[in-house]
Amino acid sequence: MSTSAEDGAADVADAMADHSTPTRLRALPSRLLMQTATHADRLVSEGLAGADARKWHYAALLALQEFGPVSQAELSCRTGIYRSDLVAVINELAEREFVERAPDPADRRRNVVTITAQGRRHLRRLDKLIAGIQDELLAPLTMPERDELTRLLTRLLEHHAKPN
Amino acid sequence: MSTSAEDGAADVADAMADHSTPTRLRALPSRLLMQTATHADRLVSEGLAGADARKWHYAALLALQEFGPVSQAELSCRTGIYRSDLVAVINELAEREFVERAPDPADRRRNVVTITAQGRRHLRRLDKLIAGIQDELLAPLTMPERDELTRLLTRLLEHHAKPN
DNA sequence: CTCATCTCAGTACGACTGAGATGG
DNA sequence: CCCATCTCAGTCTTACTGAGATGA
Repeated sequence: MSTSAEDGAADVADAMADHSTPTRLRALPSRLLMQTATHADRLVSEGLAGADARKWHYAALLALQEFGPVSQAELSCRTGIYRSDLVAVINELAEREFVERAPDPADRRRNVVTITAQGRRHLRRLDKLIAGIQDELLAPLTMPERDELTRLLTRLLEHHAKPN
Repeated sequence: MSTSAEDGAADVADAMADHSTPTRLRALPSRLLMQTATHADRLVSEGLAGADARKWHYAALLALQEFGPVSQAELSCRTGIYRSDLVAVINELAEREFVERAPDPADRRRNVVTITAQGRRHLRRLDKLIAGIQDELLAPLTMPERDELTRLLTRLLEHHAKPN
């Protein structure tokens, strides 16, 4: 609002051809989070699209690899993929033979989903891809800064996950 | 994956009855970003809903206050509200008499949008509300940590905004 | 060129169905 | 054996979002 403050702002504007978003808006943590998250998500989606995959594929395969065969309901819990949407994800993965879906003999309501050898190979590809994307995303940060960011975000998440 | 690191992880898992999301998934920056952002956005939306407002209202009013009367196209740039959506936002704000929309006498294709005195009052209310919400969002972080988070996110954003 | 509307794809989420399980 | 109730997988619907196409 005041004169000398605006001189500084003008320098910045000149320097980076700033499209002059209101200052208070730009510094708003919730907005910063949403914008960077949107960007990150785009990077991930586009990167995975190149490998004919989607981020849910990665999440599901990772969970299957880590926990072994599980029912769809459990997969849903572990990955955070909504129950309804998980169906399509498993379909897509099964189509490509990255997982197998078989009725559980012990409880015939259940489908047991198992990762295949091909699925493991695919997961390894995706792992590398994802790592590269994270690296691109975090490019402007030093390693300790990346860790710090991860730590802070984790803290936020844990804080807001519990009170439910 | 190594032993001593997992001891720490197990403590956490015990402590919070963790629903065991795959480790690699949970530590993924892009995922952390998306999850915290989603949460933050929910907090903001719900908070503003209580004041019969939406986040775009806040962004628009803030920009109008900071830059004075502007055309809708310019507002769209400054706030990041998509052109198509801005129409509805201005409608809603005009309805409540927080802004006025008048044809620009100098260029009659243009609408000049101006914030009203009521709009300014409303903005002050929203400012307080938003500040409270940011505080709730960042509750688990100390002040320096909040600044650090803001700084890191801003760096990420600036890095990815320019190369386009 | 600006504003406004319509449309469309993608996502998240909830409601509901039908098969199967479980316990009295 | 019957019945009420629960769970699981799957389909479909609704709401919201970001974005393009088009019209005034």
